[in-house]
Amino acid sequence: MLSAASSVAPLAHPLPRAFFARDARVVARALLGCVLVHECATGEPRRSRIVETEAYCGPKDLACHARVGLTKRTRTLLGPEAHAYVFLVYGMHDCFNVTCLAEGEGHAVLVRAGEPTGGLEAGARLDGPGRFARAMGISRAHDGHELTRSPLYLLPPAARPARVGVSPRVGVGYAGDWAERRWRFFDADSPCVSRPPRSAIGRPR
DNA sequence: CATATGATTCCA
DNA sequence: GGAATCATATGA
Repeated sequence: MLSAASSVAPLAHPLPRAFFARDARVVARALLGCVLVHECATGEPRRSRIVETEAYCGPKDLACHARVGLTKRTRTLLGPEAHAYVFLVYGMHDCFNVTCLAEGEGHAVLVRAGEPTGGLEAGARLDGPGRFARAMGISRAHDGHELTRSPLYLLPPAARPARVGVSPRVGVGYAGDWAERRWRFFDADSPCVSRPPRSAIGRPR
């Protein structure tokens, strides 16, 4: 027995940087079932199984923050892949995103919901991007963190979703035709998804 | 400098 | 249905 190695629990290898070096739509789907781990300063690591994501695809995508070009806010989004892009929305909620593809592309995946799998209070709710980030202890302080290493990283899926739902993204009605793209993905059998599936696109007149 | 606006959540 | 609440982006 390797006593030296056993003093530190061997963790599964985090998802490699190459995992994120793909189009956000591919990564968004691939992230379903993956486990996000946050090794907080105190307590056991917080873990959750990702069950809902959205893809944002660069400057051409009018729903994507990259549409405004390189600013202080979009610096991480337009930076290299495999980094945490965390921003404040509506003046009160932090949203956790994963940068994708490559530096300068502005691709990212928003994590919208998860199932608690460890280190979280019983009954913790991780449905909705604001709640997810808050429950996981993620804030703008994590913006720019490389996600391939401690304290915040992703693990391969223990259980991939049996059925993947697809729908338009939430809250991006201002983006015109881009709002109709079905770039939201979720585990159709998870009770922790932030809102019920929609087969039709809501079109307020 | 002033102001409009959200990748939301909670309450009435 | 509407408020809460503020960094960012944009225009004067």
